[in-house]
Amino acid sequence: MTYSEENYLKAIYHLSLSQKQGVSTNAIAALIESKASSVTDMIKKLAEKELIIYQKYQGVMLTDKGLMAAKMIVRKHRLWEVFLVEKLDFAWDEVHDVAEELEHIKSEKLINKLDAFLGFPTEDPHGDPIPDKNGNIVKVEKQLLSEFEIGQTGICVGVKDSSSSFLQYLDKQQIALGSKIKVVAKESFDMSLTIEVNGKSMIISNKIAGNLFVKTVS
Amino acid sequence: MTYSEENYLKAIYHLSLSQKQGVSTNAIAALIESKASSVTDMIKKLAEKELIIYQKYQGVMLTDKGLMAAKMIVRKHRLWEVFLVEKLDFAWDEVHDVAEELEHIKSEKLINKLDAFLGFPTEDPHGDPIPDKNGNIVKVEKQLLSEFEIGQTGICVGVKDSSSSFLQYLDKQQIALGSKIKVVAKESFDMSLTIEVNGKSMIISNKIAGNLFVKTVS
DNA sequence: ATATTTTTTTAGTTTTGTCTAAATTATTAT
DNA sequence: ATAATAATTTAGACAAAACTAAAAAAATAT
Repeated sequence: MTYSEENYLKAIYHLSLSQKQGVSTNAIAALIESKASSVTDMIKKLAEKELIIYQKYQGVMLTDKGLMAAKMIVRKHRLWEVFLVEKLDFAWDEVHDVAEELEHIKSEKLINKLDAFLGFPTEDPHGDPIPDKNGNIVKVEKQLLSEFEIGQTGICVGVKDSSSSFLQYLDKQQIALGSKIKVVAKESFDMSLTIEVNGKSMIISNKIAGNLFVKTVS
Repeated sequence: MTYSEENYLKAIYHLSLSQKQGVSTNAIAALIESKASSVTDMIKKLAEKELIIYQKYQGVMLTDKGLMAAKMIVRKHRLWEVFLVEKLDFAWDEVHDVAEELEHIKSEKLINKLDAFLGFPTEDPHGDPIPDKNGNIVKVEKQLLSEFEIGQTGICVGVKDSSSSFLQYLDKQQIALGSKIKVVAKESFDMSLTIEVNGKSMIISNKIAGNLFVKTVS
């Protein structure tokens, strides 16, 4: 599989997680930052290889084969991210672009050895799950902080948006994976939240709360 | 720089180490396993970018800029090899192909962090020198075992040929970097050597001896 | 010194992945 | 139900990197 084919497959995988129907040409083009016509070309190729099912004008869906291939790329991406953060001291907002390259290195032995070296992690530095060598994914119950009621307490287990600016904002506010967050108040006008983290009280916008995954605790 | 440009640059670098004049088109084609016409195309491109000096029919030489770029690729290749052997328990004959891919990952930060993580090694698993971040290379005096006289003792510090079959032969004979080797006798008919390694005596062909680098010791 | 051989370059194709512009199909609005 | 709009596909072009075959230059041999 080529570098480019892998990127398309990964994009289709990510898009298919949020929609249960076929993934549209335009959606792929937007994510990959290319043009719809380029996408049409590529999905024909992927369909020929039986990695996706494609009918003209109907969008695409991953086959079992394609799903597994996509998961293996995601596995590589996320394992490399763990390596960069845990072993090479990268910050969590610096790893994406490098992992984007590393994910294309073709060696099963390499990735399985790396997995062992890292202690078989189940989540990457942003809280996203890492498929194991068979493609199995451990699902963590989580919800968005914005869905919490007043008085509820949770632990931060992931981010929905992992853009540099968002991650750096969290660093600045000292919110990290594992942080305990309590919702103290909710402003009905703009849905901003007053929360307590590390004993400190702060106000965060609804947009922030809508990008933070939390797990309920007692 | 593209993947392909980097490979050409690296090939030219390796070839220019053994010859002091310009590197010929055919020599590059042979090393890269491509055709002379393809090489001509690429060296024109590299010359435009001022990475090499090229005059028709005269072969090529690296510019300072090209030399540094080539050294950085070699640096990456060899650091990754150290990582694979030291951290992921690869055998020394398994690392080349994977490193061949990893050397193209574009991140200065990554490679310098990796360098630090590995403890700033100066040699790769085959005894070849690793350029530092400024391109400096520590030279080790070494000679081929085949050049040793009877009675001389040395320590194995590298291999000239790092093909899988040769490295596996050395593993089988329990010859590794650091092994102490004493030349006991030399057969004048075929130049084969009787040597002592790890207290054991064995006979090795001239071809083997001509691919083992050793450093003289007392 | 000239003829032969080898090396290198040029010219023209091919493949992969991209694009623009135009045509076609699907969706939405009236 | 038809018109307007949006989404998708097709057709044709282009750049990168490779190739084959043929031409040109350099090296070698007689």
